[in-house]
Amino acid sequence: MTGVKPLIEPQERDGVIANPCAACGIRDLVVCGALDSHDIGRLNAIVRQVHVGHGETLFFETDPAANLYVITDGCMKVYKLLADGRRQITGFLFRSDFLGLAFQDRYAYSAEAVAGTTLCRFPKQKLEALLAEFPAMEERLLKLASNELAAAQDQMLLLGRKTAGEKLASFLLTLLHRAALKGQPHPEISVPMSRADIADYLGLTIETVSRSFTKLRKSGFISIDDPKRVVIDDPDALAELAGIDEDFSDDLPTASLR
Amino acid sequence: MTGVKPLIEPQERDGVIANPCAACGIRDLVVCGALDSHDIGRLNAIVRQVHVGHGETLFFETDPAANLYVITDGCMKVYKLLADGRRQITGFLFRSDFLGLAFQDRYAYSAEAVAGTTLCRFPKQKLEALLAEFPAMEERLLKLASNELAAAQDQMLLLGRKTAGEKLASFLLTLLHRAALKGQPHPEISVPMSRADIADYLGLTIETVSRSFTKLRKSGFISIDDPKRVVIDDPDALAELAGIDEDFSDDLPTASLR
DNA sequence: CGTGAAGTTGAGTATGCTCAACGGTGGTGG
DNA sequence: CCACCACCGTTGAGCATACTCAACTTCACG
Repeated sequence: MTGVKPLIEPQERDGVIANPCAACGIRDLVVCGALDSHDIGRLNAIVRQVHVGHGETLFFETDPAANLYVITDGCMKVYKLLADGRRQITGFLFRSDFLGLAFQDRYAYSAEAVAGTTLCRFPKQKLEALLAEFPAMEERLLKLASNELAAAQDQMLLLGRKTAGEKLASFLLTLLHRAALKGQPHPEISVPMSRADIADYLGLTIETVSRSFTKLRKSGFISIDDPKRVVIDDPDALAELAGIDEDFSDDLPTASLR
Repeated sequence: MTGVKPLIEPQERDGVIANPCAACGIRDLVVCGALDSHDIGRLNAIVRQVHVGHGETLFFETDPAANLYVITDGCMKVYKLLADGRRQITGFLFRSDFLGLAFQDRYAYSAEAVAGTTLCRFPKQKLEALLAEFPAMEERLLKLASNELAAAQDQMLLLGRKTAGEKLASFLLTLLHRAALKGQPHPEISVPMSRADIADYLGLTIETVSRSFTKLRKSGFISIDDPKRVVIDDPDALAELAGIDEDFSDDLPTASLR
């Protein structure tokens, strides 16, 4: 549906930076944090910064898995398709999330930008060489992957066993949780994805998502002016509805939204 | 629902073996394969073999994640529960599968034996020390985890977007695929889990699973005498129904059933 | 100011769920 | 040895949740 993407090249954006990785604001959050200030240059040598515009595709499910990415800003969705076009979004990814992990030779899913997104691109082969050299990075990656796995299991519980209302409540709480982790002001959350995307993420139709939003609103749990901004008025009621499975208490490095 | 399990101790079962890991038949398939015959003794020093009987629980979702397990024989199910008892089985695990990967301090799911199951138990702390010492093991684990992740995404597609018939067809094909990988005679597959387990795995009710079996049978795709043994008469038709998403062509080290 | 995309709402429908009954099988105990 | 019972799986009838189809509003963008 969406075409090829323009790749904006690395340093050229805001002038040449000597060692961008060293200055990276999210470095502690991801694989990069496993390297100290001395070794970080090695990573720096293989990264390129890329940009995908709203609605553009970073890679398709069938593409050779040539790169691993870390999001520095924006929002991506990853999804799988059935032959007749039915779509399941398996995750929304934000700043500091990684994507493209595939130790098969092809990606297991397609990746498309929900909003303009900037990513660090690591060539798979070169990164694997670095992983072999710096086991601390590999360990970090394993932990991240294991968090992803836990999040995937939460999502299976949601898809297989929750009602429409419970699904939407869980989704909003996860968004709230993630926003909180990143230090955003509480009550209002940004919902950058369309109702269609939410539907394909929750295993529902657009209409059911819309109706569920309305129901939550009429129950006084949330308020909506702009569909892309939702105010969480009653997080406790929402948690009750969601089934309280959202690990809403502890401050894990949740790989939540996938 | 199920109580505590009896742990049958290691070598005592068939006499003392000097170095069981070295002689292990599935060693190549799992993390253990990353160590050569010299280093395998290190693993051997921390393993214990445990056994869980049919219907017994190995660990619960809330337990501290003290161990990682590899199945040497049998079948386990792992599941998550909602407060009101609704259950989602997130995977069935067989010989050579691992479970208990959780780099949080608690398991993300409960694990119960579908049939009598024997496992190798690795204490998490000791294993992590070994992982640090032998990066090849960590690499192996990362690849396995990344395969799990791909399988989890397949399952999300199934749960969110497939119909009852498609779900069951996909499930049977995955069982067939796994049996084929382990060199079992083709047409008839073993289905050790109950209809209730299948329902909780596919996000359906028992009745719908049963009706879907009947429909597949009446369509001539499968034959059933014993509910625990299913003959796949028309794998192609089944694949067509399933959506042909099952990576049924290539011989990946599929971490399929979860 | 026209057009199209996105979201909401309504009416009717269908897929899968609930409730219920029944048959087969395996384990237990009289 | 066989009667009994519990469990599992199957089938039927009715129902509800979420889907389909459709109309309408709003808003962004020419």
